[in-house]
Amino acid sequence: MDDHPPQAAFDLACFMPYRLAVLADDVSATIAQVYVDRFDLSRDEWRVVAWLGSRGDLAAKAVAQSAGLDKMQMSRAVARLEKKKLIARRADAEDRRGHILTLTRQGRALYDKITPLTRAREAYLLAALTEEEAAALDTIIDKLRAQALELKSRG
Amino acid sequence: MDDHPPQAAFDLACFMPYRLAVLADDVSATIAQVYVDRFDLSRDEWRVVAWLGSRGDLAAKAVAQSAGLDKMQMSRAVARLEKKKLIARRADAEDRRGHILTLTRQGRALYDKITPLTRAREAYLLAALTEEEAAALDTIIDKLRAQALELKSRG
DNA sequence: TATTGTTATACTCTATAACTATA
DNA sequence: TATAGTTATAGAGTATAACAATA
Repeated sequence: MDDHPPQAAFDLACFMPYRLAVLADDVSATIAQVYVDRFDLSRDEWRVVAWLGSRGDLAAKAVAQSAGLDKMQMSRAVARLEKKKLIARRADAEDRRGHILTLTRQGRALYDKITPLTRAREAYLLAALTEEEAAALDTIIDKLRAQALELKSRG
Repeated sequence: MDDHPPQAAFDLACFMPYRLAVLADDVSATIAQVYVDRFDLSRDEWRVVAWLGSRGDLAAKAVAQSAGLDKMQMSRAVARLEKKKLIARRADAEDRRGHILTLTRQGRALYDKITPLTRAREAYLLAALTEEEAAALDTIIDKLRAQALELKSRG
């Protein structure tokens, strides 16, 4: 007979990494409703558009690093965005292996339509928190992320 | 000429949903290093083992709901875990459409090996925070998640 | 030799739906 | 009719590596 004792009382529902993953999924879904459902961009495509929109023309490699995309994800997002005529690329004069990416007029217009909507959603989400909690969240994210990167790199 | 003005100054690096997604990815990766790299379980498989380990024998449907898996993810995770002889299932006497899942001795042994390691990692991550911040994080997660679910359901 | 970027391939996930057996 | 679970299938995403062009 097995009476499966709850010996350690380990419970996913109270496990911070699990809670954080579930939260991030739900929060991301609210933002993805904007760029996926209304504007037909994938997450990777939206990240590329967002970085170009806020920072101006950038080398493909720089965008990939900022947006957390590997070179294949980047290559495919760029190909799709080019086909949709949302970005253009030109050779990088300083390193002819690379490309400089620019938003086209259409890409810029799309960025200008999307950002106010995502911002409004962020504001709505943050309205659930007190000012102190919102400020604490910023600090907490930075601290936890640094610790996670440190732990991850150690294996 | 385009001087791509940072008109709106929208910046992913300061966008809470993006910051949260990146954080959750990095935190999840530190936990996945344990169950994927060392014990060859997928995320879904690990969630099923974790719920059975902490709560004992459960109906497949109950596990799916708790673990946030849909019926197909659940069906596949169960099939893989059964093939690995980590869980067993028997007919549910009360509803013969369903199954009751149990950890095998091997499954229980695996659970007992994994949980202390994931707990230790969680503790290490939380050690980056003050006690107040750790407590605030719990509240913040609950509040933000409720708000996100509300927003998501409205579209 | 190393790096940027593309292509190929296989594998995994996801989403949808059809299907079964029970209820 | 509705539910638990399986199977089928197509599309998307992921990982690995081979490859071309440039450094």
